[in-house]
Amino acid sequence: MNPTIKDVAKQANVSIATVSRILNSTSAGYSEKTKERVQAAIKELGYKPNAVARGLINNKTQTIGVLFPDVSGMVTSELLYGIENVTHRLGHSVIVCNTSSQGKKTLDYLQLLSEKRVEGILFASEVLKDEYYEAIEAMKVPAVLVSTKSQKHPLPYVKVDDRDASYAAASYLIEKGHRRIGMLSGSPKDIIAGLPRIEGFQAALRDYELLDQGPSVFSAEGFSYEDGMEMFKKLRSEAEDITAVFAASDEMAVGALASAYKMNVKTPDDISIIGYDNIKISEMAIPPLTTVAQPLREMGEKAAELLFETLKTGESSQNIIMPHRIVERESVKEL
Amino acid sequence: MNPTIKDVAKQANVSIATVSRILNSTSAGYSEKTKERVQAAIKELGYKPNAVARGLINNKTQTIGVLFPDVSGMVTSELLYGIENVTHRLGHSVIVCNTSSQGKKTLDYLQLLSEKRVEGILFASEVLKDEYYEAIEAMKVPAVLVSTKSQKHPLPYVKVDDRDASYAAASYLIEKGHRRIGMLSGSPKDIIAGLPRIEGFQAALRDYELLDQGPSVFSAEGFSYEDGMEMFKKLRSEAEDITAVFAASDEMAVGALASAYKMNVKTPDDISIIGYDNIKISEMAIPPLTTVAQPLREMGEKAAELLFETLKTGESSQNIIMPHRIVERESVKEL
DNA sequence: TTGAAAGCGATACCAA
DNA sequence: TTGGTATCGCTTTCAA
Repeated sequence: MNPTIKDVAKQANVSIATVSRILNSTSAGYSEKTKERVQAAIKELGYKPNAVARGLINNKTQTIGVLFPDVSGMVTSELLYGIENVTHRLGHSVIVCNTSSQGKKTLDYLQLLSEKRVEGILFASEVLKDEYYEAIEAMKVPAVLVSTKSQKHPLPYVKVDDRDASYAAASYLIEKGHRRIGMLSGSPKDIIAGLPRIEGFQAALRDYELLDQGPSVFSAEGFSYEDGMEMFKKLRSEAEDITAVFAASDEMAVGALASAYKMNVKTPDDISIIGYDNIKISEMAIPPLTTVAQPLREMGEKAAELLFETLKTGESSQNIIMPHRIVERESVKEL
Repeated sequence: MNPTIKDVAKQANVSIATVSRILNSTSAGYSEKTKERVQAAIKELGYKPNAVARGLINNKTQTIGVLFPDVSGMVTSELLYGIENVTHRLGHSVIVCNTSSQGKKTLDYLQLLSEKRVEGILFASEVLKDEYYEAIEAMKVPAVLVSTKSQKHPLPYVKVDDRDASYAAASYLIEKGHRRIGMLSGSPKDIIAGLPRIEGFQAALRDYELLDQGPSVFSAEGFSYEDGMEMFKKLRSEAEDITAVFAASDEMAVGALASAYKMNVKTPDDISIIGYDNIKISEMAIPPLTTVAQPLREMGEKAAELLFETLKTGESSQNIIMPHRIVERESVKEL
């Protein structure tokens, strides 16, 4: 068994109360001499305070729970990096949960986290269903959304403005001289990352009076590489005159790149492509991908900071719109 | 405050002992009738058992700690996926730690995990220094290494045989008719992923009597995309007659691909490239990358299973060498 | 400056 | 089938 505070007390010939005071450097309450004696005992026994017991009495576990739809995703990893970073800096730990976008699993996790008495919840990259919100509410701990938001439920969120970012992507293409522009999008039924990006894209076309030149939005189910390949093929067969493409994720963009390569259409000479996210693969693509960057790590950090602030002050925080920016690489050509 | 077992007991007009029995479905000890009454009370109050209190008395926290050098790495994410998967299936949680390969941070984390009384440790993708081992030993919980190993310390590990896998990569190239083969490696000082891969590569060349045809191993500090680009350039300038390259990681291989593209040398027509890992980018590369696959998710799963087995049986487990296999895509040409 | 003791929310033993 | 109670390892009054 691990030594307990009792063992330390015995070893140092003091009461456990005194040991506790020294452990927590409670303002005074002991002499320098006993402090040294106790510390010697601690070292000698290799004593480590039991955080579980502390948690029970303080009602503080110093840990938060984070829910992701896919922990192996490239966007996820970057968010997690940022989250873990500030969480650790603030002396807390993070429990990761992989929901696989399944309602049951998500609810299970929430129940688990609740029993484990985590002090807060970070919910990432997915639609917040009513049941999730209710479960979180029932936990009576603060929660913040990352890379997602909820119209209906008043949880603070940290994200980029998808509509604005997409508008920027389309505008960028237009300003580079492109007039016939297509989009590879996620599902318009996806209210978080699907529809808003489509709307932003179309708003730009409208503002530049470039709508009505034929079909321009090609929607897949998701945002994967395969989705990108497939939709790009479709785009080429249904609207061959398109000179520039906005893909709603970098993975899709890379899929489009591959698809183009196979069809022997050159990027960016025959077709320009701009992505969305700025994950690692975008620099590694051939050619390196111009993309709308989300500051993913910072988003993770900010979300964690927000959560801890709420934890500390008790007052719930505001939403944060993080800045997007266009990272110019080599996949878009000026016309 | 959350309702406690006391509240439930009061509400159902029974003792807390009875509530506890029902919660844990302890064999009998209560009638069907009281059971229903208690469950009704639980539902009504929205009672959730406090895992912290349980942990204190059982000395079981149902959580493990996992240490990674970089949680945002692509290999890491896959390992984590596997780990999280079985950990959750077995009713436990995982606390992720990002050590940044720093000794101090690692030791800090170990101390933290120890105080939190995690039931086990998974240590991934990095050299196990003596101090780490000692800290883990002091925790008196089982630990297993993933994608790394230790000669010196008797911790079970789960990994691919790097030497064999590299031997296979080189052999594959040779059997495709290549005679002048180069390698882009990590540091030979890296005893885990550096040297063994170099040795496996050279062993294959030796067995096929292909050594002594000039310089063939180009070692970088790490395994990154940039390392791959740089070393490939060096390789081309110092050994232009090389027709096939083995890169010690997929990221390096993709860097080589990019570098080749820039130099206008075609893959696989002018030069063949084989990678190592089989992470997602290898399918997305242009051309899709032939590579030596490590079963990363399975490795994570296996490591977690091993850990929990040790936890259950108490007897420490054996090492597991996971099978590597060559995934043929389009970056290697038969000569 | 120090110690005794109550209590955090459960589990499990011993009686009834 | 039930309930009372000691206990897990710690923090925190309250007295001394």
